[in-house]
Amino acid sequence: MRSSVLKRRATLQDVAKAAGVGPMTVSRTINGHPYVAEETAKKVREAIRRLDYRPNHAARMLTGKLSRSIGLIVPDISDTFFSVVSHAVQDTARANDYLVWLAASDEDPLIEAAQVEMMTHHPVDGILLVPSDSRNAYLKTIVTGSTPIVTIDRPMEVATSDSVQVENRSGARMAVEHLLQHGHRKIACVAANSHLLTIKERIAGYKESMRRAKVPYLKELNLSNQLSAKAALSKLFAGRSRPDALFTANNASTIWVIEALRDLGIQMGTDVALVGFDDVDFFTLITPSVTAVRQPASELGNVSVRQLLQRINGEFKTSSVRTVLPVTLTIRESCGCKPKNKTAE
Amino acid sequence: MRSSVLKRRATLQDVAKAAGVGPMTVSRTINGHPYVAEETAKKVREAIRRLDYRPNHAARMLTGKLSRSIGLIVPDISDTFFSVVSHAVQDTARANDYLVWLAASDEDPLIEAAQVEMMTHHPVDGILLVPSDSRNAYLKTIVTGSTPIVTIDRPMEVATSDSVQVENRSGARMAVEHLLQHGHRKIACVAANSHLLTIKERIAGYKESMRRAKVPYLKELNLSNQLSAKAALSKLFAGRSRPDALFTANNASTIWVIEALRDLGIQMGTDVALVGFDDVDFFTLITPSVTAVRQPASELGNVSVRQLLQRINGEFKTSSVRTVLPVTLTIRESCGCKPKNKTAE
DNA sequence: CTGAAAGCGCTTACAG
DNA sequence: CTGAAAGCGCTTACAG
Repeated sequence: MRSSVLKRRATLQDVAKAAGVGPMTVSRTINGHPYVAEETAKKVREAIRRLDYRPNHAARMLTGKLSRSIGLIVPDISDTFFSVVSHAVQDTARANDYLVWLAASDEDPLIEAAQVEMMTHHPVDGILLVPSDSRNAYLKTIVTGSTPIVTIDRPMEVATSDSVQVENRSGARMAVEHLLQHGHRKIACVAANSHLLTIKERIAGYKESMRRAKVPYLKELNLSNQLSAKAALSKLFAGRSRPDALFTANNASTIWVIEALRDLGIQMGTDVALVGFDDVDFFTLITPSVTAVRQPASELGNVSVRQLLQRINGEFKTSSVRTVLPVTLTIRESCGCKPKNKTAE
Repeated sequence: MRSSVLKRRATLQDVAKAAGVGPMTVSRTINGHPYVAEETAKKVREAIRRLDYRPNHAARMLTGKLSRSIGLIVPDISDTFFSVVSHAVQDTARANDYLVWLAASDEDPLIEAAQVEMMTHHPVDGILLVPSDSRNAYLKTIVTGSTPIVTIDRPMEVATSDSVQVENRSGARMAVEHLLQHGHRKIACVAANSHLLTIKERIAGYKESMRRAKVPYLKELNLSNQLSAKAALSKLFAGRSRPDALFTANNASTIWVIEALRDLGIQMGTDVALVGFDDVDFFTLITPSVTAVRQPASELGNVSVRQLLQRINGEFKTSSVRTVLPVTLTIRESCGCKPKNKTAE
């Protein structure tokens, strides 16, 4: 049994003794304070190296220091969109020497509130949140707390807080207008989770475009799962107002619709055009490849971290800052456009 | 300016004073110690509620308590496979009242080592790690440290530690044998990241199956990106040993191969059969749908957390426990099997 | 430029 | 069953 394994970790006191100085000198050296004689600092650094000393984070925090950690709460880490956001968050947090606590709410406000609670009291310096229900009352209490919060993707409806989101409405309009340009007039809107403000905005964008084009819009379809998607589409296409194009308002609905169309034997791109909101990498692998509104998922993550850190460091004078990021339309084939030239060999 | 915002958080002392008892009694009540008169406990709980008291985590840890947090380090959070693992880890950690630090190494051992360092000294009670390089020397030092570590997916090669992984070799054999049963003999193996032990095992499984079937195996292809994939495949299919089937050893190679085949005008499923290792949800959306070896990604996450917590709680007497999870073959169309019946309406 | 004192909020022995 | 003392490892004033 190696005794070294059981050896107690060196403390700041140990370093002070080893270097023959007072504890404060060690503390100052570590924290890069001015007023430490270079010669003394050298001795201290040498002792730190020799003892393999690392500051105890818990002790530091007890004396009121920042934890240099932030919390991130998303509905589902394995979701394509949120996993990209999470990766970006972690990435720019690391660039700022911040660690991130990751939690999933499973779209359950109770779990979410509990996670916020755990994080708040851990404590973290700030929280990045994708609210599962932006109208839940508990949000009101957390924004008045002492932990800064910035929402990602879904701004709160019951309170005002820092937020970073995407141009949902104009993104939807880009999609619908592209379909209109193709000459389509019977454009149906299909969504999932249409209770979310984000999705409502996209639906509003759809209606806005239709209205401007002086085309009557169809009642939008809200899908709750893959099975219901098939039934709903089957009914929609059998009815008298059979659409010639579809705007799917989020990636879940896009995927469900693609599967349903395939099962129903309706050819996407020829029988019916389709443009989705939220682009996913594998859309290029589907035949025909899927045209979609691309959200800057990584940027959403990066920007929100920066905004939170600025808030933590008190760099804002304003009560709340809202950032809205632009989206772009990635044109592929499902809208009816010609396939791109394959790169020649 | 609301004064309540600035109000100092209640401490254990405040609660003691408010309840008219000593601090120890409050501490005991919180921690559920026996020997606290029910009447006293009631007073304490009431004071806690009234003052909205929450124990200070930092102070607790300073006195040697567990942090009730674990670290998770994966190469890439946005990767389909790792995002599912991460979600599962977070899920079962929460079920045990544990918080998880999430970090991405970007397959860089330097970043990874730095993250381990940060986590170790934060501290966390244990670390879940997907090593970017299972032979890196730094791994030796961390296994002898005081923080328990269990590897996920990729066991260490330079040291012995707890690990949770998947049956790579036999999984590859299932895939290749399925192809052999289809009558294919010229089966090529295509991989990415073939320096990883995990991938080597899959390649070994491929060779093993070929050897047993007394069929010569082709030299395996190692792809490093999408572009090289197309060039390599083009060459492979132009050569005299043009394969009639492909075994792709991980999801990156599967996707690159599918794109390359499409660009080269080679029909998957008819011109060449394909079975991949690592199943991804959207494989059902590709035409033809992709047959693949499915890894129990969620279970990998769940099991590894449980194993780590057991290690943290000292429930193991053994020096290291290795868990190997089985995989299954999900048969779809790219292998040459008939499409499943669409579910009738 | 440097150090001794006091305290952050809790818990572990030790006494009642 | 309950409490006063001491200490966990740091840092913030306060003195030199």
